Amino acid sequence: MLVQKITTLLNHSLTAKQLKQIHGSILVHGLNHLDRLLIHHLITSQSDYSQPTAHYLRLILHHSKQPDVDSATSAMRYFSKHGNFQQALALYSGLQTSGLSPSTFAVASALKACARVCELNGGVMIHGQVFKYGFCGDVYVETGLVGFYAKVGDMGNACKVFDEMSERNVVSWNSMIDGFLRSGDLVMAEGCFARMLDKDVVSWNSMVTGYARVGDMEKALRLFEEMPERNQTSWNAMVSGYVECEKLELARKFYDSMPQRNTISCITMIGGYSKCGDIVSARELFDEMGRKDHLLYNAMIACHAKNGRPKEALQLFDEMLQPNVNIQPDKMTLATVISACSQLGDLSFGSWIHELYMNQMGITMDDHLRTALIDLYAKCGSIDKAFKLFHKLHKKDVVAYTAMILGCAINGKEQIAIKLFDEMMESKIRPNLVTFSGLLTALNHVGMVEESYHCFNSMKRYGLAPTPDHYSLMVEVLGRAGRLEEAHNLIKGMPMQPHAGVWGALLLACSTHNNVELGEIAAKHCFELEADSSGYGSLLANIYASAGRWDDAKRLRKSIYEKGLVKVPGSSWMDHVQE
DNA sequence: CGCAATATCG
Repeated sequence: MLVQKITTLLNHSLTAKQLKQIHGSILVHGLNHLDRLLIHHLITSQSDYSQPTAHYLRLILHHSKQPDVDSATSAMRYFSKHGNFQQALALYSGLQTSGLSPSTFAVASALKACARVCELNGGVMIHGQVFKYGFCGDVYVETGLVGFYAKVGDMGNACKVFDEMSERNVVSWNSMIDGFLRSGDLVMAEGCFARMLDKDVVSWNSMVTGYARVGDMEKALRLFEEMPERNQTSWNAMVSGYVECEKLELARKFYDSMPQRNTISCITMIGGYSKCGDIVSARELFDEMGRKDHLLYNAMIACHAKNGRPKEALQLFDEMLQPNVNIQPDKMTLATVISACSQLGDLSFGSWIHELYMNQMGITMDDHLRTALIDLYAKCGSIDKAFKLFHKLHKKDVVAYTAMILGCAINGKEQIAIKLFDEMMESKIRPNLVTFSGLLTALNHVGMVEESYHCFNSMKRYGLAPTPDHYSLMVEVLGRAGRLEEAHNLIKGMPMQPHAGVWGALLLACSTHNNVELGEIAAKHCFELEADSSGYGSLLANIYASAGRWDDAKRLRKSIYEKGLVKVPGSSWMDHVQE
């Protein structure tokens, strides 16, 4: 009776609440065989992927003892389709542990998942199982293996499997081409392409992308024009290629002349505009798009966040959550939003996401999100929380270390910052420009001049050229130590145009050490570079005043007032939040 | 079922 009722219900579309009730009944009455129907319902009825669905699905799979092969396989494909490869793999190993034989479908899906999450051992293990289950002659399974080895860059094994295949199809060949292109072997890819009898769009597109990736847009274009058939991906590959080599006008030309654009085309263009700071053009394209998905929102939010517009980023996040828009955010959205919070110093919103929202949406933590949170907590002074997350990272990369180093540097834990840097070096992780900013900040705060020099000079050993920001930090530490002439000489020796911050650092140092002569020089440069800021004038006025030159000080203050520049010096980003 | 174009953290 109950079984009948549930079976009927599951044939209709149901609300989340109804599903929960049904699941409850199944649990209470021990109707485990109905889980299969429930899983099937969840996977098929919901055309759009949503975090709650995935979460719920996980829950059911967890409660049911072990789903049958078909249920597990369809759930695997569901998760895989939506990028949740870990979950798909968990299901596959679930099959293993309960002694069930996977289907060829499950194997193909698992191989894909292994490739995507770079699960090298997993793929090799599955390769072994292929023999055990006698799937050797299956084109799909074997192509899956080729695809796996190609994706993880093991072209030796990819070739081995490929050569021994009794039957090959387009996908097998395309996987090989893709693998060669990924490992940078254009010649071998060209060889495959030439030997292929029946090429399809994917083959052509792969080659176009391959040329675009190495910056050879002439060849990419030639191939693009030769193509017997083009689809959106072909056009997108061209747009992406031009964006990559920063030829935005050409990218836009292709974008505009596409017969039909999709979300990816738009995301690619937005990414291009974002990289060169053209938020306005990016936003225009975004607004033009009729139907927007979460990926498009992610791209636009990231564009704002990356270009110093965290407020707009949060506004857009808010917009996507509005009932009339109602787009589910994903991990990437949250990582970007948290970074915006961190720029704003908005600890409360950021930690709300961490402590409540993620859980509510069924979004699981990953290292990207952790790193974003580390930065947030560190920037907002909760260094202990940052450390806790830092220790939970599965893999500590440059970004994570840098966030932590910078966080310690600005929270009075300079020695720990230095220790973290050493630890990072021992782990053979290459520091980058931002890492050095963090280290220099720490050294700066404790006034370690010689160590700063050492750090600054060691940058070129990593192929890094100091940016004006690094010069600023050097000027600051020298200035603090009263070595003003030396700081001035360092600026004069800069290979690039110093920005206002560099001269500002010198000016500040002159003000603490009451050096009128250098202070005037520094202030002059600051005025030239940033005429609309009053902070510099006030600093110089202070220097005059402390040197007893009251008239000069008065004259300067008067002119600042007349220009209407009455902002208080030292006004920070917090003011921009309010505006 | 499997291959091509996009996007997250300092």
